[in-house]
Amino acid sequence: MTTRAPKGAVDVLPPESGRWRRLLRAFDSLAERYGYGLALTPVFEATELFSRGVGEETEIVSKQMYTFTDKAGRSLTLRPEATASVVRAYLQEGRSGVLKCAYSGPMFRYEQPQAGRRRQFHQVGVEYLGEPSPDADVEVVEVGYRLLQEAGIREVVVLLNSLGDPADRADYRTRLRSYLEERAEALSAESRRRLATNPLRVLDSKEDASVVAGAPATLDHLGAAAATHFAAVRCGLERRSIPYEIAPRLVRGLDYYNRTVFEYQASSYTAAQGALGGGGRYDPLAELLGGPPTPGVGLAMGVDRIVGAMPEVSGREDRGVFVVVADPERREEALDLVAALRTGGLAADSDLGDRSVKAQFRAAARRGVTVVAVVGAEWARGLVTVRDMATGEEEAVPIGEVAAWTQAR
RNA sequence: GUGGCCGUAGCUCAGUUGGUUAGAGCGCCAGGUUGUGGCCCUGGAGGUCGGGGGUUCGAGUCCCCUCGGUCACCCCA
Repeated sequence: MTTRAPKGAVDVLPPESGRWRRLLRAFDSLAERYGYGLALTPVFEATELFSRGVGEETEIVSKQMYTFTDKAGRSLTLRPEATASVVRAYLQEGRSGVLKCAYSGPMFRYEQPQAGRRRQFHQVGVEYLGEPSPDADVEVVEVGYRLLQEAGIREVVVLLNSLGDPADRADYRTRLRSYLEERAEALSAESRRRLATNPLRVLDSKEDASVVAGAPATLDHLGAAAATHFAAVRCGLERRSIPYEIAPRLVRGLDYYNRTVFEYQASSYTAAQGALGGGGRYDPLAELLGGPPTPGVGLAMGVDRIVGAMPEVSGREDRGVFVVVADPERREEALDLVAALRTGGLAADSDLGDRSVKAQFRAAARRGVTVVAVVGAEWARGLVTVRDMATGEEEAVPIGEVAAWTQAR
């Protein structure tokens, strides 16, 4: 093997990719049921979009971006997340009012890979733009929660916090800074550096957990509007029976959030990088990007992590028919039969090599098909031998009845 | 960017104090059953022992460097 996939990028092939397919399909259907249309945005964007939108001082922008210069000298960056792109598109298209959309695709961050963390990773997410109501927050949280349920993940809990509005945050920031400055001696070098630039970031430092534990909480410094909003979100989650815990230290790594922030954790997923998804409200973002004030709330789910937490599914996924060519002279007819079955809406396949009947049966069994149809001598009489692979039951049926015979299994 | 552990067949791994043609299981292909799978038996294909350098009569094995994987820190999906 000479060339490998780049560090931090992985291949997913069958049969493992079956879980991906199930999850992506579940998300697609869920988004549609909740009224989210599809958003397609570029995988690369002007670097400026992220430095302005996500925040210059965030980990993502300060050291995790895949940035390159194109042939015309423009600075472009492989997207580290999708929210900024979706909001950019909304503004660029001159939209106003409500827009609900869903996305799915790869994101890129230059980091050391470990369990649950890749340089290229797949996110699905939704954005609810133009709606300030706390019920939008609730709906977005619900979408992520339902996705995890449909993935079969048990014991999911939503961690919930409110960062308040920008004015509350500024007030809180000064209090936090003075608290931390009094204890600067005990802080790590990195936290001391952040103290000056972005004190909120110190809150999610594991290293300084003991100092942080006694720090003032954002929840105690909410303005009236933010406090009312937060109460409404909690109320809404309770009505939807979505289990949540208040997490006062949850601040999340992107600067554009205000008010609601949340994360999903599951007991079945124990890697250090434990969040299966997260999101929040980002009312300031549109203006950061130079647009008119536009409220918004969204979430992003880590597909790689969710797939890793999904339980094994018993039984094979390949249903349908496998056509065995028992008489090489009938190969063309056999392929015609496969095509006809497929056109009729059935999953059908065959072995295009010239392997033995035994080998073809072996392959069919391994793939877990329900029925094998044998094309051989009986074709001359208009018949195909069909075999129920689960029961071993076998009979010769007219060629046109193979599909019906399979569907009856 | 920092640290721990690990690199032998497609996959999971053996490999004796350094010693001759480097092994097993699974997988793949074929045969046993001249048209029948999931079990069994037989055979076959498949290896720059991650790469480079060094020590030695001799290196998969010892030393150095390097690349990669993995887990953790940082931070996040």
